[in-house]
Amino acid sequence: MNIGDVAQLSGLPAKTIRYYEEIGLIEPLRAANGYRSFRESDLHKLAFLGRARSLGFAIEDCRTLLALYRDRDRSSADVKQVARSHLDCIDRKIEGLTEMRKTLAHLIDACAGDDRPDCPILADLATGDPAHHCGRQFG
Amino acid sequence: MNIGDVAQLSGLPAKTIRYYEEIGLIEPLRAANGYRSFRESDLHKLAFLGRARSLGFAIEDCRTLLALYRDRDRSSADVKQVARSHLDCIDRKIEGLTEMRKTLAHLIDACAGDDRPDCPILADLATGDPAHHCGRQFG
DNA sequence: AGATGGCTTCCAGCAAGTGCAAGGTCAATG
DNA sequence: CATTGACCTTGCACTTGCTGGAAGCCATCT
Repeated sequence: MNIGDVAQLSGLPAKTIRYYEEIGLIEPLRAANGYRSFRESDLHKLAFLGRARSLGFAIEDCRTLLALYRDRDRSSADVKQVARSHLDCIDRKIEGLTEMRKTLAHLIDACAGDDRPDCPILADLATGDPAHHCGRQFG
Repeated sequence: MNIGDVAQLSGLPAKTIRYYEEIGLIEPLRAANGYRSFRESDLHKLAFLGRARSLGFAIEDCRTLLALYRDRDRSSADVKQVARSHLDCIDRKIEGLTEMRKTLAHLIDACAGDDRPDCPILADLATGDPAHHCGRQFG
């Protein structure tokens, strides 16, 4: 299979596949003309990578997961550890974003959004008014 | 004020402040010895930037917001627009992360995490089993 | 033979900084 | 006066995970 074929089958852009080879995640063979020649196993790895990436695993995690996958003597605890630590990472991100979202939504709510210049959003950014840190908006 | 002072006062690393100058967000004066010389207004801008960044605004949004802040003829609608579009962006991120979190949590839950090699996490990554897309885990 | 289209390589760049190294300045001390 | 140490300067490389483009080879169709 050429790169275009595996790109289509795996759903990954050809560029990404070349990049994955460059960083050693896959090692496709080469045909006489210099083209990469992908085996079923390469395609399988790429699909694995695509799914791991879509779950947000970092490339280095993907490398670890691939290694665990190929290791018949792995313990599922090792896999679970990787996944759990990634889950923690996701939770921290969600928490941070939710905090931002809350503050921002308050500010947007308080902004008239008309043609006058007065704007609580800018006022907050300028003064660091911590009003959004407590519950009451009209105290 | 030297860069160390504004770094301390604004809470931003000196490196970041230099970077902000490099990309034209601030324009501190220079002392005879070549040191950056920050005015109150520079410090104010840096604090503004720090708060905008902490709300997750992209640098280019920060530039826009600073410009709006300095423009006494702005309309708050313009500010609100920037904020709302950023809020949308945050919401999309939260949604994506929450989706990931859900799938990952299911997989982690299903994984024994012992010293045996059998692992639903790897199985899912390998086969793309869409079991986590429906509600039942044991059907 | 020429025109696509696919493949190859390498180089550059994105966001938003961070880290390091080599060197200039300043204030205080021996 | 020399030196130490803290602070400042610049520039370059590196980060993550690709993505885009240029220049050129290869394969196929007409």
